[in-house]
Amino acid sequence: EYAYTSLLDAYCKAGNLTEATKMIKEMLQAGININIVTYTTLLNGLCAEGRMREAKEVFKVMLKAGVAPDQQIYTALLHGYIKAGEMENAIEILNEIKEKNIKPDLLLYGTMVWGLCTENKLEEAERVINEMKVFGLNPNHFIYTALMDGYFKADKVKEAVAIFQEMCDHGIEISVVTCCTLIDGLCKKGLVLEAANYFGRIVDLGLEPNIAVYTALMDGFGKIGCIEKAKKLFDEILDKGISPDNAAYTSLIDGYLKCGNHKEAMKLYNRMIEVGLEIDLHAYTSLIWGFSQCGELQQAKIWLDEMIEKGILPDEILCISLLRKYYELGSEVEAVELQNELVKRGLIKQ
RNA sequence: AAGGAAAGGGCAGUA
Repeated sequence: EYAYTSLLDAYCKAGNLTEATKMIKEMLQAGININIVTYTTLLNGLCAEGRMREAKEVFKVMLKAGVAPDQQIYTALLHGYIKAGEMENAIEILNEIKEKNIKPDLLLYGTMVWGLCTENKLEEAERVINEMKVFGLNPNHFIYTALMDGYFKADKVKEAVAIFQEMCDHGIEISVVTCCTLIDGLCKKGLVLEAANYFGRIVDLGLEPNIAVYTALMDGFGKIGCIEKAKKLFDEILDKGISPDNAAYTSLIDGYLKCGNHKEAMKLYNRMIEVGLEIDLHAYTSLIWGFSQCGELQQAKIWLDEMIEKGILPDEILCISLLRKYYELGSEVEAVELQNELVKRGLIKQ
């Protein structure tokens, strides 16, 4: 029974929900008890994929089976709703928790704080943190990091940095995610040199920067036009034997395209193909947007067709940007042709 | 060792 749930969890974490649901059926047929751990595992897997209707269905089935929900399954469900942006449902879950008199634990509080931060409700987040302190629960690095991220994204740099300082002063653990949040936050506000300074101090904390940390800083340099610095970081990633992922490649590609160097961007694209990365929506969008900005309309159009063929649909913003470039630089005939095509495919409105 | 929380990549027009 433990072994079944372990395997189920492995499938869910790998995003293989098809196998996971197959397993559940097997378990039922084999007469294996489905307990709250099994339900939570499956529900969490569905939430991770954004399949909230099905997640809620699992929850209802569990209630019908007479199993009482605990903090863990509520945390998973709440997190799923917040991630999916279904705030009304998230609030409903919170009310349900209150009605049932379930005392939130550290992770449930953490999810609440994170949700409020993603909604820019920082005062409320602070209030929740105070509440948990009253109940004798001390916020951990997950919670501080979520709060710091919230302050950065709300343009409150001073407050965000103060949170980091508070973490240091209070001996709260600093994780790689914390560092990434700090570095990304500073970069996004144009404080790239400060970010680079913190980056240099990561190893002093006994941490190894991962691909996300590198990408955050690399992106920062790219955005302020220091493409050589960005490239240097990229080479450092390779030297360390870390494999750059889609985000890392896309960030550097975007950096090159923003300074008009579509040749280097193309080299990176080729490299992505070579190492077997799937060009995803973000990558296509950066490439098409950047190449059209560089006046490379033919190549942009090739990628546009390619992504549509793969079933990766460009959003309206990208289509309109490309179209405008066609009208600006290309022939009128081609532009009209593209416009008709995009309308026909339902990618832009008439 | 059966389940739950934090971080990084693209943005036209319009106001």
